[in-house]
Amino acid sequence: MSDGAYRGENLLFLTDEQLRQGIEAMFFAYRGFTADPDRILGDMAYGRAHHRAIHFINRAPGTTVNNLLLILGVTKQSLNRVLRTLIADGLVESTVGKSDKRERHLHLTEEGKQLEQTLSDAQRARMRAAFRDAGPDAVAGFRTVLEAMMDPEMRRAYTRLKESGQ
Amino acid sequence: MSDGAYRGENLLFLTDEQLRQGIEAMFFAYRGFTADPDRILGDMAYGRAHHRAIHFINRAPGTTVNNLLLILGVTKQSLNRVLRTLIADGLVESTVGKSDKRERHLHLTEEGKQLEQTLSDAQRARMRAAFRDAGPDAVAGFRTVLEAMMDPEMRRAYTRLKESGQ
DNA sequence: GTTGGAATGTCAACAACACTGACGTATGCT
DNA sequence: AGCATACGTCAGTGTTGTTGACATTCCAAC
Repeated sequence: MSDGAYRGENLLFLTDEQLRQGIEAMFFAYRGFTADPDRILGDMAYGRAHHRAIHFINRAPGTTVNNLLLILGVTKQSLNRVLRTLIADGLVESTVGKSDKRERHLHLTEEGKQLEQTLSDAQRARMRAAFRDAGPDAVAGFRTVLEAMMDPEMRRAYTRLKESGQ
Repeated sequence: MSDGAYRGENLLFLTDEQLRQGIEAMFFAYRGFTADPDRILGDMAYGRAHHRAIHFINRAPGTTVNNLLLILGVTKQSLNRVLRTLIADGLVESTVGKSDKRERHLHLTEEGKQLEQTLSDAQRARMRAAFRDAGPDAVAGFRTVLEAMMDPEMRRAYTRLKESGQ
């Protein structure tokens, strides 16, 4: 068997058409992915940025602003605006660092945890339905591809979070 | 075997922790997904919204404004702002409908096609690398899960596009 | 110990892009 | 003629990103 034939036989999933379908699948799926939390947040004065902050503070309680910055990939000024409202509204607590007083450690208050739950539940419900419909093998492939698509730095952040969870 | 044990054995991929990892994977991967085109667009006066419009006009040449609206899921005012600049800059052509003169049919000009290629190439390169690293089975799973995650209406739009391509 | 640079976080102003609401025009359909 | 559809536009608002300027704190060199 020639190399050309071999590759033709096995790399059909790398054609431009297949890649384009992957791109469009990402686009449409991400819309679904954010739709449910967005609906809930729309009723309040919050947006997607607040959701992200709440999610990762919940995931890593006591994290510093700088740490959160690296994970979210936005400027500190942008994050600060979001944090300011969350703190003012009593959803997030910011405490001065013990060893390094420049740092602020972030925690969710009870009210913050409640909102996190509400948002998480909505988002997880869709993810759960999709996972169940697709089955465990598809889910494994899903995560493999997503991981391969991340920037190396983000992949490291993702892996760190994953391992800290379990 | 009890029902509880059965489910415990087989549905471990549906635990909250697994779902949360899926959610975070989606978040980090989407950042990578848009990173390369965003970099290119940042150098011009365009943004992600222009990219999306160009992508789908290229995908379905002659599509109407209304059609594009449904696919992109934004308001006409929002789309119009983007289209106006693209038409003014000579990347998109808008022609009055033949059978229904109320409609506007959208096409990319040569210059528009060129930008589309540049953006597509960047985004496809990352997708191709991810697909190759993950392998065909993982890619199949990836697409199955994404499809299951879409809103039904978007799934229909996605399927229509997919079938029109091949 | 003082000083100067680096790190951390805050405030202010601006741009991109989404939204709602209201209105105008041309066209199609009954 | 009357109503609905397709498209464009003006005005106003909100979220979220950006850059620039600045205060505080830490640390290390002097």
